Amino acid sequence: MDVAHSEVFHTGTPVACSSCQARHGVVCGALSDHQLKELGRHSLRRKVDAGAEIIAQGAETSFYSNIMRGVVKLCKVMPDGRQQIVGLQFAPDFVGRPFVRESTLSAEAATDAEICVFPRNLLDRMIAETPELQRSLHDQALKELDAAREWMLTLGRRTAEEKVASLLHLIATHAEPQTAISAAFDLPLSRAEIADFLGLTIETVSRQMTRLRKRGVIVIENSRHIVVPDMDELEKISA
Amino acid sequence: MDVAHSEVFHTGTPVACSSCQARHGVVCGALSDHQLKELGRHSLRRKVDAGAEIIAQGAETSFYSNIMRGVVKLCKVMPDGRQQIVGLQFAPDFVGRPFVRESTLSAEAATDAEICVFPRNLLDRMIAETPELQRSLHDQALKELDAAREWMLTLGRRTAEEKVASLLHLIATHAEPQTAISAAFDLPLSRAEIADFLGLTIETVSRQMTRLRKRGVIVIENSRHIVVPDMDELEKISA
DNA sequence: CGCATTCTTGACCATCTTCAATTAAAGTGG
DNA sequence: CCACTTTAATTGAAGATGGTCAAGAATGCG
Repeated sequence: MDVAHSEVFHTGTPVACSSCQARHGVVCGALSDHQLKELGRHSLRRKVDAGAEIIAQGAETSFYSNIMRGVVKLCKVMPDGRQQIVGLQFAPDFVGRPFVRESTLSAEAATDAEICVFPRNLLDRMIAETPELQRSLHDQALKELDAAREWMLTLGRRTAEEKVASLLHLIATHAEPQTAISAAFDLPLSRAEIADFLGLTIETVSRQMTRLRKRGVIVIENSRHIVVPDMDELEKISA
Repeated sequence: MDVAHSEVFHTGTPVACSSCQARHGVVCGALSDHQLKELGRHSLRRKVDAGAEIIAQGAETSFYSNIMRGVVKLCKVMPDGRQQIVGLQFAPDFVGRPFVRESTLSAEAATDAEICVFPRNLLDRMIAETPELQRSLHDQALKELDAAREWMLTLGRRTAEEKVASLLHLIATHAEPQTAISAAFDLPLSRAEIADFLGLTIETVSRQMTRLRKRGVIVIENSRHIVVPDMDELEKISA
């Protein structure tokens, strides 16, 4: 057991799968009762404070996790410090990159979060033994690929205003999955993180937020809590 | 057999797998002799002119293909016409989006190309029956995901000069895989396509190319043929 | 050879960034 | 609980990067 691995495992608590939110998620939903029990024996729940790193860019991946609660951001940083968030993951998503020793990005808790951590070796073995699980993870990978490409369109071709509106729309639809006319939600990201997701600066994000507020598209109850009276309007602005 | 499907199949020629470039590629490399023969019976080789669409955004996906020769670009377009290239694929890559009826992007030949086309139903069945194949496609999906996220960093956080240098570097390393000091290659993309890949305009791409030329980083033999005397220099500029 | 398309170049302009100052919010310790 | 510090967010002014518009050069094709 290597350092990063044991570090994680010593700070968690035993796992109870039966009442788990991710019981029917990407990983656990594809396992037999027997496998679930085995995975459970080697897994631990762990609380992660907002901002804490789950896996570092360039680090060896000795474990995978399921998100139980909270939001996780996937980041890439350049040697000179420029940073780009390349994905957001929500419960009960799987976090990890199978088939590769070294992580090409870092995963960080954006909000306080809870994750269920399990050793890489064990899951890799189960993937090899369980076509159902392989298929399930393949499916999540393809969905993430679709999302990444959708975001490439946002990064490359949308204006600052459209970018901010797109992000608010993305988060709103994740927070309130029911297709309501209006939405109210907490932003899981700071202005700086939003900027890193949109390829903008903090100042531009802030200015676009106040522009949307002045136009009546959003209400900023406080910097983290947003109300969208008319989701269609927001979607129209995202283009 | 639906329209798009038959359209494709009527314009191809029978397949000979034994001497095929993709014989050990993502799809065919994972098949048994028996399966390969069956897939071969239902596949056809097809020539695709540069610019021709292989699959349209929003269209029903009734077939998949392997790239035998040439470069394929994956595009997303917005209702107002803004366009973003979200991926490049080279031989012997697999083109298609398993598990989903409708394509969220279009695939277009960037250069004259040759593809090997096979019906979706058949490959879907083989995927379900062949863990090896599932694994192989899963692996390609994860590699494309890595590439997409790497490109998100380029789109979001690099300057125009760095973007152009990054693209030249990407294409150079694909054209001349041996890690040489210098490289010479044909661009598979027009200036307009480069702009759509980098989230820039044609003019900015052109200006950055001449800047790189004046600095001696590249030699533009003609607008499509580029020589890079010092790849390290180019990589340094891509940041 | 002539027309059409692609690429390059220039001048001007808009958007977004940078730098700087101010306000608001969130911790901290007495 | 409240001053005090620290951090996050907003706002303003000036500047730079990249976009737009327009003209000209190069290339390719019938």
